[in-house]
Amino acid sequence: MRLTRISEIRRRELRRAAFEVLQKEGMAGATLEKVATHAGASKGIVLHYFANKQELFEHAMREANAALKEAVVVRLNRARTPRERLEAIIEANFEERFFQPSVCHAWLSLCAEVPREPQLARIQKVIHARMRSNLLSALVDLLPAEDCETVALGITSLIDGLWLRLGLQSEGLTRDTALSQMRDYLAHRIPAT
Amino acid sequence: MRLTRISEIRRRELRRAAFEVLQKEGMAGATLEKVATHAGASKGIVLHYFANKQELFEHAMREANAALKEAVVVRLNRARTPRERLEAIIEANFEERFFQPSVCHAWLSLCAEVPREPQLARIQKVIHARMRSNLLSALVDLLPAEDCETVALGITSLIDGLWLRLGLQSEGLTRDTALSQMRDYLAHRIPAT
DNA sequence: CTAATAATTGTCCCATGGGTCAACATTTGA
DNA sequence: TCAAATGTTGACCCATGGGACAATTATTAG
Repeated sequence: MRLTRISEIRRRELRRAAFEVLQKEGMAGATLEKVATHAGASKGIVLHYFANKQELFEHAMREANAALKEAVVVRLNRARTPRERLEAIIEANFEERFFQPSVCHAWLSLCAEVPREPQLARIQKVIHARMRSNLLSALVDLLPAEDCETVALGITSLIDGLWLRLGLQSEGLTRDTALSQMRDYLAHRIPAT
Repeated sequence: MRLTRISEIRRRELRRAAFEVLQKEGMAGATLEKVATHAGASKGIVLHYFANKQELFEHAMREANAALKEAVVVRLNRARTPRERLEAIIEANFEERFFQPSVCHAWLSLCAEVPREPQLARIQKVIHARMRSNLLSALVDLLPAEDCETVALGITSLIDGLWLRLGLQSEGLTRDTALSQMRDYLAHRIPAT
């Protein structure tokens, strides 16, 4: 089954190319031709491997999400205490490779499509559910039960807000600022030790 | 100068129509024809009053922003104490007419264009600057000086994150949830009294 | 070696939508 | 009342981009 292999390689290349073009061009500007060129192929090949534009970007979103998920997993595995698990989740979301204006902009472009693209909405839903569940599993040991949901929402909203802001390329927002913002929240919202 | 008046009326109608179409269709789907139809006019008239699509949506963003600003001003005028001023700013951002999935979705669509639309970027910058300045003027009386910037960023990020989430139409996020999330933040981050 | 299968390309088609324009309608001011 | 200015329309143009497809070139398995 070499065939499967080559098609999988091609599909991955195209997914990545799609996400990279998205970073610079936004959804409207990310044409099939640009994606193809960026992947070093022809437009035809894109539609050979993906039924249509939506499907391509759906897979691009899946892949980007998978990378983030993986980063969280790696850090979670290293974490020993609930507190460390919490920090692992947060720090993964602010790794340099993710927390970049262009990357956040790509995410923004995808998010803007969510209301009209059921497939993207599904992915979004999964992302949120995983985030929530990860956070709750750490928070449950750190907070009274009735506070967990609130703080989980607080953390995700803060992360989203900081990502959004970076996506807008408002200068002056650095990774460090963002991370210390998160730490500030934790410091004040979660009882010491 | 009646003439100015009628053109102003038409321009306002078109700005509003543009924003409303944006709510349902997103940026790509918001064609000049749909905007015109929604305003009960022909496509030609849109380009008679606005040089091009970008300019139309730039003005739509300006108007939506002006409405939000106005809501903040009204509430700020009623506020007596710094704490009330802080709450005024926050509550204005969660008024029913603004904090709606469709409205947040329209904002999201505009934000996604910011990196490639310098005019939108400028507006965005103004919005952030005003928000920051409003918040700081209230926070300065409530917090040690070195904490003000941090908390101002925390509040705006939280607001943005909640708006984003509503824009994604993730069910289960209500105005009440959002507001109590904000209150929870204030309660823990700003010393009582 | 060869037939079948998959990969890849370039061309073509067509709907869409932004933008132009000339013509027509209405308002306004003198 | 009537011309000048403004409002308004619909028809037209054209670039763009998504998608279909037939033709061509590897690959692979028997």
